[in-house]
Amino acid sequence: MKRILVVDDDPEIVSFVKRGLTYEGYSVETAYDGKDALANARDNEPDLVILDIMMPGLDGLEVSRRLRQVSDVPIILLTAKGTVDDKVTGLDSGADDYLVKPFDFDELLARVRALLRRREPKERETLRFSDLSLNTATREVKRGNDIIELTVQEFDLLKLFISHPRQVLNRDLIYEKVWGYDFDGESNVIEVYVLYLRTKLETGGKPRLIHTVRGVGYVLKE
Amino acid sequence: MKRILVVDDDPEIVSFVKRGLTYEGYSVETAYDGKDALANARDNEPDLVILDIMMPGLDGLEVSRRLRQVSDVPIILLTAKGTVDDKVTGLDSGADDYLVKPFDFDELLARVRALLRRREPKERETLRFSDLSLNTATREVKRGNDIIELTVQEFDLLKLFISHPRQVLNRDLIYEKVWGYDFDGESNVIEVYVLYLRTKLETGGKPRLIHTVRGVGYVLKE
DNA sequence: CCTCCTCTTCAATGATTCTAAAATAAAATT
DNA sequence: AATTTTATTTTAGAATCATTGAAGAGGAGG
Repeated sequence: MKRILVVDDDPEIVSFVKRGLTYEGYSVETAYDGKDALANARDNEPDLVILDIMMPGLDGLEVSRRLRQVSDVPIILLTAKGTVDDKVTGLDSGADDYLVKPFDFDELLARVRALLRRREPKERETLRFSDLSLNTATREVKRGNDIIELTVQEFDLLKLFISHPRQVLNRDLIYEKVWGYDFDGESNVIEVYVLYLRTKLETGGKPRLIHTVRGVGYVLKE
Repeated sequence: MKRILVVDDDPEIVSFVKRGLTYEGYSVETAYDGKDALANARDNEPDLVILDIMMPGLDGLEVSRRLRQVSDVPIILLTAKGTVDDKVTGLDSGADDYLVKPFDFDELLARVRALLRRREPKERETLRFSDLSLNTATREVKRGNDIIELTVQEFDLLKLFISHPRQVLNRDLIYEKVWGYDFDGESNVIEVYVLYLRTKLETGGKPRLIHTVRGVGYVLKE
């Protein structure tokens, strides 16, 4: 889970941004002035920093500059002003991006994602298990030589299995990873999608790969 | 980190080369026959391929030729024979360099570095995929022999696709790369421009190259 | 003023996702 | 061993959502 440090002297903004990012699945730390921000960044090594320019004491530009001396964590600056000058100063200070208040949360989110993606070391693209392969970039799934077309949910579910071969995955975990939330209690989506996967993966009498573990969940194994 | 694909039917050579290159900081994938090599190259898009000529099944020359059809990844051929004839055939097949076994590892390393360096700074001007070509300098786009006129947006979009062949590109990424991420909320520009591209690229009943991946985005593939 | 380009809107189509309920299988209890 | 309970599989269809394609408004630039 990616960690993001949000720094602003206005608690409302911090709270607003924190809520939104947390909801999106990021782990959010907060700080309310420059000194705190630097201390927190040193302790927690966040993956990204969102920084207000105008703060009492150390301002955002100064914090940005000092952060840059010790790490190359991506930095997004926030400011109420929006002149070109500010933008230049901001990016000169070592920041990677720049957003003018009031901003649209979705736009912030898009920039966060873009910066995190840029940093991301290219993760392994082709996952394999037995005669199954799943390429996360091309989304191509093959069993042996047969290409298998999967819908989004089916793909995500199979990716979860193939990322944890031979591990028994319980329903709560599958819900959380594939559907992103608890279907608190009653639904049989998982069962239905396991069935969909099984039918697609077992065409031509190929042996079963997704096995039921009664009372617990499912496993991918030979 | 640069990725190198090493292909030889002799596991000892593969292991020897892999160890050396890994030690030098490259990420090394391996394959033991031509079919594997092509599959792996497709999945992992290596930055360079080292290829033995003599292999059972698809030989190195054939692999080299086929690789050339879909990418211009640098290729170094290895062979036990050292006649001039072989050399010509090898380079004719589209390979970039040629090394006679038994070779000195340092020499291999030098050529690897040279080829990777050569690619490095100059961005390729003509991007190709299947019977499509796109020249970033002249902005000329062709399908087969037909010249296709594209508007700015269409061109940028196609360039994005052809720079990532066979990779499924999602909407966020396309927005970010082609339109810039400060795009307000809901829009179907992408769909519309994909449609424009499709109509222009598919005149005369040519097969579709930009495919929909429902729930995700679009891919350029055969 | 006209043309070309870009983007929006909207209806039609078609695929996917999920629910609900019946059928089956396995385990627990008698 | 028979019965009951519980868990899983399967089917079918309704609701939802994504994509296509058409048409057109607004703007930039000749």
